[in-house]
Amino acid sequence: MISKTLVAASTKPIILSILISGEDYGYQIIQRVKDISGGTLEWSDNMLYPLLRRLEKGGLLVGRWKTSKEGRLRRYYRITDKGREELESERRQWMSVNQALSKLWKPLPSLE
Amino acid sequence: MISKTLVAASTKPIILSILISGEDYGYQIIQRVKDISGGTLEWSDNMLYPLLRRLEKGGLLVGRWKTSKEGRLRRYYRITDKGREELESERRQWMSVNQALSKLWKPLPSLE
DNA sequence: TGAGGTATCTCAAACTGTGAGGTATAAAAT
DNA sequence: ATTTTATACCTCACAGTTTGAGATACCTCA
Repeated sequence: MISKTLVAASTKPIILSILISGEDYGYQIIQRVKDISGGTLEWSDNMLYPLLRRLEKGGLLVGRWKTSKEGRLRRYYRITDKGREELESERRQWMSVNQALSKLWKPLPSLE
Repeated sequence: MISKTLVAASTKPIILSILISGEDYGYQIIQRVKDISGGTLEWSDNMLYPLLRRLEKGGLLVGRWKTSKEGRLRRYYRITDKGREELESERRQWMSVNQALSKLWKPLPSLE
């Protein structure tokens, strides 16, 4: 179980990173995150859908309704240039904090 | 400048990690964080003081008023056993998310 | 017919940093 | 002597975000 604040901090960079590889839709993104994390990160849909809308509204993503071959209507998102810039910024920030934490954790005994 | 959500996610583990080294007080913690991060992380006091109180209320820290040699009254905090356990948990969570992000940021398909 | 997976959405409640403001002491600069 | 800067703590309204609950609808398999 990942804490609320850590989820809030990591959703945006993770979504943008996933969409770098290409267009994707909400439900599938949840699956990908679960796969990539080995099951550790389990996102809720009620967190993700409003977030995708917010990112779209902010110009980081663009979404479009598309019916798949199976006949399902889905909302596919792709990343914009602005989204790419934001990802770079998010990445820089994350690495800054991670570096600080790494320094603090270096003298601590490692986990089994 | 670090985003609000990332600040929210990292404050608790950073504070607990700093207090592993020994007792400390709010104002000094802000300085230490700035030093450790090379100036990248600049915490505001209006964020930290209520947080320290919350952590104390949650049993992760204990605080006590003490007058220093210079005659200044300060509130010193030390970590509890419960705080140590929480730090371990926070650390595990952070590393999970960091690993997921690392995968997304440094894809090495040939090694997977 | 029923169960489970797919796929999206909305809403109030709870939590937390930001920006603004306040109080007080002591050293350094003007 | 006065002002600024640094130290050291506190509170408040505001905005943003996940959570938990609930809703809708379609498809597949038994």
